Amino acid sequence: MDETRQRDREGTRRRILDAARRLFADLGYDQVTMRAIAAEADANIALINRYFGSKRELFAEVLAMQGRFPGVLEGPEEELPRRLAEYVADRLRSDQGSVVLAALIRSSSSPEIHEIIRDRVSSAILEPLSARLSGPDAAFRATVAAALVTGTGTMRQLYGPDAAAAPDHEVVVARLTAVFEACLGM
Amino acid sequence: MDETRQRDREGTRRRILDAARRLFADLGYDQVTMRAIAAEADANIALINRYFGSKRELFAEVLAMQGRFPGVLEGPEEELPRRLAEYVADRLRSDQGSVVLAALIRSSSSPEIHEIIRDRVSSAILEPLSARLSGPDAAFRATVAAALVTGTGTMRQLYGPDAAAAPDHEVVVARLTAVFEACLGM
DNA sequence: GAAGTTAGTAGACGCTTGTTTACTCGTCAA
DNA sequence: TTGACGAGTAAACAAGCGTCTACTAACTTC
Repeated sequence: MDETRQRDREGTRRRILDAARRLFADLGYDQVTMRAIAAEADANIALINRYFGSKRELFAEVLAMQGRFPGVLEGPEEELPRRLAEYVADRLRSDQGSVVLAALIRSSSSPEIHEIIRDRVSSAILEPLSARLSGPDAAFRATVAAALVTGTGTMRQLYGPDAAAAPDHEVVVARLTAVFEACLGM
Repeated sequence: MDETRQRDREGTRRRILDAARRLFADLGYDQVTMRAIAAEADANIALINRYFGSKRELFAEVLAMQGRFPGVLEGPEEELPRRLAEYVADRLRSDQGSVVLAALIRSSSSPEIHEIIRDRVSSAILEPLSARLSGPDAAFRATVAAALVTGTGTMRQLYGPDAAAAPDHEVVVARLTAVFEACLGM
């Protein structure tokens, strides 16, 4: 009756990492238990700490696994507001965006990972974004734009996909583009 | 050695409520323990549930205690962006703003109080704000503005009072005013 | 002054958490 | 075939959580 489990260190490690990425993004750091990760990965709970050391270190590795702010930051500066607006508008409907952002929004109140999240937000969002901006106060303008991104995520988390009940997708994008222009423009 | 504790039902109730308000605003719902509230209020832990029923109901009463979005929403519509900008700019430096907002930002990932927070954000922020807006899509525009407010709170929580390292207070207010105008304007 | 009400207290309850230990057993080199 | 290595497992660990019960003692009422 009991299945013969295959021995696959790298495979198991990857299953745990994937399960943790999904759960952390969906629920936030301290709503996710080690047992939930183990169940989602179909692995024994003791293997998590064997391969990653601790829950905290697993979370750090999940964040480190993710790339930079996906694609949005490439391209000329004058198109940045539009791309950010489309990114946010898409995120408002389907919740399948950056894990860094999702984890940030849902985990920023857990003090034990505060430093991990802060460093990751800096290196993945704020620094590349402000590096793309010309003019004075680039860091501040990038922070305001980042606040808008995280804030829409929070509202989306509170109210679900229909958070901002706007009739038309294009209206949403146009409005958000104007807002990001006000954030980022000189 | 043991002090004779005076019997003061209403006073004790108020001490617990005040302590809970401070701690929830500072740390968020599930970082605050019943024992921490009892210690901060200098009261016995069993009295919390005697007077409020449960931690969840205490949190709800803390939110209900708070008034509406403080003062910002009064006055003519065309001055709204400026007042919101000044409110946010002040909040970015000293963290003594609305408890509703602070608790929201730090507690929105706790599913057991999700509904409480959502209802409170609707009645205290979104509804009065969108009621002040003329033109189409008032609810959506109010949501975007609310996202900016909560997002700056999140960034502030991550990076502390020096989150947005802007040289001048007036620069910050001017920038935020423009952003809120883009959010709220027709 | 006696009796009753009730604010306040101490401590335990059951449960969940992250973490660790002791063990089983599949795999592969000698 | 035998031995060692190590992936995988089950169970327990201590600590912390929200909640609840049994009790003490201060106040009110008659």
